[in-house]
This record gives sequence, structure tokens and C-alpha cells, in this order.
Amino acid sequence: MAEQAETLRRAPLSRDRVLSAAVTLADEAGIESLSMRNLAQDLGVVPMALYKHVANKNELLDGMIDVVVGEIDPPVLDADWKRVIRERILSAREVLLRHPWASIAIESRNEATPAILGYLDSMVGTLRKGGFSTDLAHHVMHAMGSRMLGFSQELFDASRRAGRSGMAEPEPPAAFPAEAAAQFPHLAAIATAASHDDASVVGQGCDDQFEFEFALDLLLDGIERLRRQGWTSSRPPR
Amino acid sequence: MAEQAETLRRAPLSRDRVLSAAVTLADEAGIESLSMRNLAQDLGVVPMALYKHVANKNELLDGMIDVVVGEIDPPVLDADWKRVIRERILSAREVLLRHPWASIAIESRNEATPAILGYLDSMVGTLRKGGFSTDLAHHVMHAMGSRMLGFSQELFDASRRAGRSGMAEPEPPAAFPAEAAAQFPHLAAIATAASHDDASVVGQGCDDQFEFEFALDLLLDGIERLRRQGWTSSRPPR
DNA sequence: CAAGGTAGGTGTACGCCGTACACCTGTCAA
DNA sequence: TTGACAGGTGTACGGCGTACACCTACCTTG
Repeated sequence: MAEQAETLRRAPLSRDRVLSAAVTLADEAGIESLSMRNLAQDLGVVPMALYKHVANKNELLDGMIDVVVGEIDPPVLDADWKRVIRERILSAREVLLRHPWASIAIESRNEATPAILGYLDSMVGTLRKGGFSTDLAHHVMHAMGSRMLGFSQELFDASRRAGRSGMAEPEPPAAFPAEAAAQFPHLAAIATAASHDDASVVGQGCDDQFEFEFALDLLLDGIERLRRQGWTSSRPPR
Repeated sequence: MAEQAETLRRAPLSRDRVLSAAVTLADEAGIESLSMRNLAQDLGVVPMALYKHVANKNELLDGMIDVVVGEIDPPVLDADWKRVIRERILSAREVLLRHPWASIAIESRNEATPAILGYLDSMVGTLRKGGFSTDLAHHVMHAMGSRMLGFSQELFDASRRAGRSGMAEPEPPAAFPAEAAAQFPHLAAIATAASHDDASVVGQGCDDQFEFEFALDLLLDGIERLRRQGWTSSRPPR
């Protein structure tokens, strides 16, 4: 009887409930805690029940990615291409900062999901409307790479690390250890300079948002120059 | 006796032998076939034997990464910063193309290995010698991101996919499916344009090497402009 | 030369993982 | 009333990383 009550109390599963529970679990406990078993437990259900709503774990990840991509702001209308793209990418970045596991998940899938294709397609549309040739638009998309989706492969980047191991403690300031400083003097110089010139930045002494926008604008400015020059592929026949 | 003979015939394990067997296995069978058990089998040894030479699987991956990074050409001497950096990055790219699993492995580690730190440090050194301030060099390193190591996060890129599932068949030309073309018209336009304007490019109609160098030069040119202008961080106080 | 420490390979076992497959049960259409 | 079916359950399998106890061949040292 108690069991029956519990069964009744529980809202029935659905693909959407599974996906949003998965997103929440990954947000809170890190992507590596997202197992079918853990997810099922969160939903008060036996692991195999999930398979009535998602085909397998890969499809679950695809669904989670689409949830995240759906949170990116739609393009601003009636603005020049550069502003539209810049703002959309910065919105994507905000979304990915809310879901630090997502960039990792996107990278490790090997097919684009429909939602991502839709997003990219709309980006190309913005470029075309801004006067880019198909050719140039194509190369621009490649040049932007993952930045298009609001993240850049930073090699070793604290916020992405967070997606791996849940709420790992923010890690003490961890100034460049002396031995490493001797071995990597140039990196040490950067590390100390970055942490000194802005005392308000704690811990890792470098402002990710600034770096992201620096690279984004560097690219956008270069791209704008190519567009104004009427750049066209001088690709050798090869 | 036969067993004894086998034991004798077999060269003794060593960290180097373990690492290079692991690299070979990942090259040939794909990174997802690299399990401690498979690796041990290739070496004619029981899985736990590996743990006498590497602490655990993560440390194995770190070691493999260092092997790969060690294959990158040293910097050319006596050339201007731009050429030194460009050539070194293109060398890194060649290495990573030989080991398609490596970019994935590098991305999924969360600490830089000493070899990578050494590589990055020497890159910063090149910039500094080329007249960059520590500040600008820092931002440049961020802007280059993973391109510094010869790969860019391309979102969905055939060569990196190969690192996942061994020698997956090269996949038929796979022209943009008609239904998708309707849904993503701009992507379809790019896909057809790219595969038409160079008949010699087979299958996926887009020249990865060209795209890589396009983005690389776009960045390098923008960076060169900042350097000439004596760019300095106008980072807002906050 | 005997003794014993040690480096390195072995065997077993544990707890995770994804998921195949058979089953049960409540609901609703015919 | 019946029976199909959607959706939750239980059991089981093969794979994974690796802890831990062991065994054995060698080298050092008295």
C-alpha cells in the first residue's frame, strides 16, 4: 500500500523530465556523476525505466545538449552583423557558464545535434545578410570554431574543470609554485603579472571573460576587415 | 618450461615501453579501445603489471600526451616571431594529425603536463623576444587557445572523430541530406559550394588544412597589428 | 656464500558502468 | 470483456579501473 502510494505520488516519467533531471544532476554533481543509475535514483525509478524515454546514454547527452542550446538567446533583429553575432555568442557563453559540463559534452559527441545545426545555420544566415559571400562565411565559421558556441578550448581552464568534478573547492590561490617558476619563466611572468594588476581577481589571476572577449573581438575585427576588402578565396587549385 | 621461455623472450616492461605501446594502440584502434586490459594484452602481460610503471590510467594518458608533445619540432632559430610561431604550430598540427586521439586526450585532462607547459612557455618566450609585452603575450596565448597546440575545436571534424573509433571507414561522400538542406539552408549552401569549387577534395567537401591556416593567419595578422600599435591592456578596473 | 630486501609480474576480487531481455501491471480502445 | 500496449521492474552479463595479497627472481650486504 505504501508502495502504491509512492507510485501514485510520483509524477510519471517523460523524456522532458528525464532530460531536465539529467541537466540538473550534471550541473550540481558534475558530468562524471551522470550515470544512468544515479539519474534513475534521482528520479526515484529503476535504471532501466529511463530506456523507455531515451534510447541510450549518448542520446541522453544529445538531448541534454539540445536543452542547453535552447537557452541561448535568439538573434537580435535589425542590428549589424557584428553586433548580432557578438551578442549571440556572449549569450551562448553565459549559458555555457551556467552548465559547465556542456562544452565537454558537446566536444565529445561526434555528430551535431539538430539544435546545434539550427544555431549554426542561423549564424551563417546572419553573416550572409551582413554581406558575406558563402565562401567567406564558411571560412569564418571554421575560424570561430567552438567560440561560435560560447566556449573556446582554453587547454586548462578552471570553469570547464568544474564541469568535471562537481563543486570542487575553488582551489586556493595556488600561486605559481617556485620550482615551476624556474622551469617555465615566461609562464611565471604572465601568472604574476596577471594576478598583480588586478587585486580583485582572486585565485587564478586571470579574467576569463576579458580573455574571451579579447579573442572574440580580435577575430571579429579581422573578419570585418576581410569583408570590407571583398576577400575571396585565393585557395590554390591544389 | 614453455612458460619460462616466454617470460624470458619477452623484453621487460618499462614506463617507456608501456607508453609507446599505449600510443600505438590508440593510434591504431582508437582512444576508446585503450583500456588497461587491452594494453596489457598487447604487451603480453597481466593488467595489474602496468601499475608498476604508471600510477593509474590518468597518469598513463599524461605520459602519452608528453610523448606526442615531444614530437613537435623545436622552434626555428633566427626568424621573426610570426614565422617561428606559425611553423611551430603547423608542426604541432602535423603531429596531432598523426595521433588523432591526442587532441581529445589533451582536452579531457584537467592539468597541463610538464611537456605542455614547456611548449607553451617556449611559445611565450618567442613572443617576448618578438617585442610583445607580457600583458599582450598573455592575451595572445588565450586567443590562440588550442590552436597553439595544433588543433582547433572544430565542433564536428572528421579527423578528430577518427581518434574515437579507430579506422572508421572514411564515410561515403554523404552529400547534405535533402531534408536537412531544407531545414538548414545556409549550411547546405556552404556544403555544396565547398564540394563544388574543388573537385579534387573528396568526401567531406572542405579542406581542413586550408581552414586551419585561414584561422591561424587571421589571428596572427590581427595580433601583428596589435603589436605594431603597441597595444596595451585597457582592461576596465573591475 | 647465506640472508633478506626489493622490483616487478600475478591472481583474485570489488564496485562501478551501460544495457539486453524477460516480465509485470495498469489503462484504454474495440 | 478482452486484449494490445505503454511504461515501470528485476535480473544478469560483460566491460571497466584498480586495491590488495601474493609469489619469485634478483641484488646487496654482512
